Parts: sequence; C-alpha cells; structure tokens
Amino acid sequence: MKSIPKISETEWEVMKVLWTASPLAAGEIIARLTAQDEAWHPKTAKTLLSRLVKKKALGFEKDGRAYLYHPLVKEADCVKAASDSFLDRVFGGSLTPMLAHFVERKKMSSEQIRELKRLLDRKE
Amino acid sequence: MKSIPKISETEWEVMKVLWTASPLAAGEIIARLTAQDEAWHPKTAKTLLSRLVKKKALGFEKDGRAYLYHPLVKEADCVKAASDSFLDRVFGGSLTPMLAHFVERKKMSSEQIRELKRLLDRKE
DNA sequence: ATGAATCGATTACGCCCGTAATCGAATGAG
DNA sequence: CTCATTCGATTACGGGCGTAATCGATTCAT
Repeated sequence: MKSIPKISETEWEVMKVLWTASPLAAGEIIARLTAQDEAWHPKTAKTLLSRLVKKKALGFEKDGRAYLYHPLVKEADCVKAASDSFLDRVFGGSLTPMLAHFVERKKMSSEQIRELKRLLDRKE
Repeated sequence: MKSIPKISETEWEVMKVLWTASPLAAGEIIARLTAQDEAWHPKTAKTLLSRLVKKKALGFEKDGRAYLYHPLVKEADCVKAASDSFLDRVFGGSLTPMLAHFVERKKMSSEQIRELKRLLDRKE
C-alpha cells in the first residue's frame, strides 16, 4: 500500500510539468512553469522542488552540478487520491450526486455527452 | 460576486452540521459531530466555530449566554467553489476526463447508471 | 585567474490548520 | 451564598504552505 505524499496546490503545478516530461533540470522546469504562468518566481520553484524531494514525491540524479528531477509518484495515483478525497469531503462519498452536480451545471458539447454515455453503456 | 471564505477540511464537517439544521447551539453541534465520529473533542469544535465566525462563514445570535450559530454561506455555493477548484487543480479544468475518471473506476449500480444517462439525455 | 552568474541548501516569515488548554464571566446546584 | 460547571474568548504550539532571500560552492566568461 503505497502512501501518496500530500501534494499542495502549487506543488501540484510542478508535478504536472514532470509528469508531462522527465527527467528535467530545474531550469527547464522553471521555464515551463513561467511559460504557462508569468508569475512564477524561480526561487519559489526551487523551494517547491526541494520540498517535493523531501516528501519523496520527486527524486533526482546529479548531472554535474545540476539535478535532473523525476517523479517518484505516479500521476494516476495522485489523481485517484485527490479525487477520492474530494468525493468524500464535499459529497460525503456519494458518487451519483457528485456526477450530477457537474453534469447539471457545466456546459457539455453533444460530443462530450455522447462520449460519456458510451462509457456508461460499457459499464452495464 | 460573493467571495466564499476558504473552509478547511475539519471546518467543513462543522458547516455540514449547520447546513443540515440551523440555528444550533454549540453543545448541540458538538453532540451531532461526536455522534458521527467519536473522536471530536469539544474544545476543538469550539475553536472551529470561532474561526468560522471570524472568517464569516458562520453568524450567530445570542440566546442568553450561549450562541446559536447559523451559516452565512450557502452549501451550494461552497460545493460549487470546491468542485470548480478540484476540477481545475486535478484535471486542468477539463470536465469530460474528470467524469470519465470516476465513471471508469467507481462501482455504479444500474440504477445509478440509468439516472445519470437520464440527466445526460435531458441536456441534449 | 578573478569576478559574475548559477546551483542546490539553508533560513526566513507570516498565515493557516489541527489540536487543545487556559481564562474570566456567568449560571446552576445545593 | 458559594462552589463547580459551562460559555465564549484568548492563547498555545508544532507543522504545512506560499513566497522568497541568503549562503557557500562551483563554473563560466573574459
């Protein structure tokens, strides 16, 4: 039973970069973060990298003086953990009301609707 | 545009009690919390009530020496805020992959499946 | 080779959170 | 009346988080 370390809001942004491509050096990670959101300060990103290493969400190998970081936890596992936690917390663990919440108030293209129905059909 | 105060994990439990029934005195709130989960310490619950008042998630009226607490934010608004935040954070705001995630890996009764399909039909 | 730039490590700091204990006022029991 | 109980308010405290600056070591440019 692997226990997923708790990954905070901003840390999650960093993880997403490394789930998309890894291993990467800090500089490259920061480049990709600022590409999406101007407001990223390099020092802040470095701090988050250190914290993620400390909590064993990231590992690294040395490449000369620099580090190449890579995920130690799988995105799918983190998504599952976050999803289950959300479902419990906000909807008391009840799946259908949660799904209904989104279906009822989010716009969906008919394409998306068909897609989802197909998934439901396959479940029965 | 009402800005929903940020409600933490344990604070959410307290809010749920008051969304279910209000106004309630602290003692009654604590009784309902411990009814669901033995581990609630009264002092802790009091602290949370104070914090929720301070952040304007709860209001109260005095009933003699005691307070009767009631929500100042609607459950629906908090659920919406938490849901949107979850969707953005974990699924980058993409609805269908999020719905697919749950539909694909949670058990659903055929009743639940039909229910959800019905909602989808009504959307088209 | 010497100063500037860069790297990760360490330190900083204020706020939130979970978890309570303490305090002063008021009330209830006897 | 007086003491114990109970109320909300205040204080506590260690850890996480967002945000970053500083430090010591190394490397790069000139």
